[in-house]
Amino acid sequence: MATPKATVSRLPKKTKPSYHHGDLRRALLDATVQLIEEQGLEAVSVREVARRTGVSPGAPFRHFQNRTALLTAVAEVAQERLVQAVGESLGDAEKANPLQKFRAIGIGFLRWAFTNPTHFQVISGRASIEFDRPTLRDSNDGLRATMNQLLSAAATEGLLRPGDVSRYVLGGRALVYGLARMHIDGQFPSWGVDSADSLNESIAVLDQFIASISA
Amino acid sequence: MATPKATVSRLPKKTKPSYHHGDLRRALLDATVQLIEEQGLEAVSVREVARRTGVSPGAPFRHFQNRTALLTAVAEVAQERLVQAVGESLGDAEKANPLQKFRAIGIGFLRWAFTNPTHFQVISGRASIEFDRPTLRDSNDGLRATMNQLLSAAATEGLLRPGDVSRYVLGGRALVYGLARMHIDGQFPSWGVDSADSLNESIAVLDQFIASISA
DNA sequence: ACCTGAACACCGTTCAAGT
DNA sequence: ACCTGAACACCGTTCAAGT
Repeated sequence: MATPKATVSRLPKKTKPSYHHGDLRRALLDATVQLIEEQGLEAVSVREVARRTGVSPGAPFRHFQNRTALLTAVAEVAQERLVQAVGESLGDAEKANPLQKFRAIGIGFLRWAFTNPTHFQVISGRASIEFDRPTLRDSNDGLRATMNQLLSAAATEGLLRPGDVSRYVLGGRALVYGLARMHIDGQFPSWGVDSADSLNESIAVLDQFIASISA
Repeated sequence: MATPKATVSRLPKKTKPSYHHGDLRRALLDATVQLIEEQGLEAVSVREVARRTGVSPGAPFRHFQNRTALLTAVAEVAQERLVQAVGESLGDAEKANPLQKFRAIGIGFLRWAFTNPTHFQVISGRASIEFDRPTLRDSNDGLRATMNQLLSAAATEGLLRPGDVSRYVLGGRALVYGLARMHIDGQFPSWGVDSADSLNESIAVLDQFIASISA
């Protein structure tokens, strides 16, 4: 017996493009993201995803209960990455004051949403998604708690304009969420902002918001 | 000849539920709105709309080029009503100062969006809509122009905190848009706000925003 | 002038049968 | 254990034929 390992296993475990074994799930997820990128969320059909992955129309249903579950799985991946991006942005502001950290969260959110419009779209399009998944809920709760703590700390340190802290939090969140949605919905041009500048402009808007809630 | 008029025309022009003559268009629009209300935007199928209106599957295509055109028509009606609602809210603040008028626009937007979630959803879901229609574009441009004028006037009168006026405008718009989207996307519960209170809470957030951009 | 009803090429989902 | 391929009940859209 020749040792097949030597010839075959250049890569850790899986070598060939044969999903006909184990990684169909990931392949389907990838194909879905790509399809959304090319044709938009509405254009996602399980059949087309199957076709692009080279499997039969029924195959995806072995991995996802239905179309919604497929999209929800994409949303979970997206949310993970969003949380990570926001976390990194927050990490970069480690020595900053609480208000600047709060800002860093917003910046991280905006940057990620503008850089990954497809993923953001899937997250924010509750319609095609089962949002009541623990993964999605929990990470959201964590973020909100952090924002609340930061602004409370800012208030204690006298950095924050007087006012209801949780309303500043909600306002900040609605602001960046609104900006990100306006972007993926293509509304910036009708608001006098060139699409190419929309991220920078959004950051400027956020900064002016932060400035206006500063003490 | 007996005069048929006397027996038939109790109502102005059209008496019977026969779309089989003139008002199919409106009937289809109504059925679409109702369907969205019951099942959500995604559930809208031309066939189901036709079924509910009592016509054959092909009939709607005599009035709307395709599914998107049908949804776009709903969006146009919705946008009209939104503009009207905002206009009325602005009218109620006739003798107020520019900043309060700016606030009135936001309040009008929020009230309308929260009271008519279906229509707001159709407007904001660019995906299923042809937004590049003059009707939609123009009314949007008008609103933006008004907001800009109001804040510029507020600045002149010394009512506004120093800063870039058009960024306050964009921020205000993103804020109310974000709040409204969070509402229709059912995000308020995960942000610690009871659904029933979401309009009042949103107004409070807007008010705190207005306060923070005041001189 | 407007609507019907059959037709075509899709789609989501299921399930027996294959490997 | 996982995938295929046929099947079913849908859908958007078109178009000849009816009134």
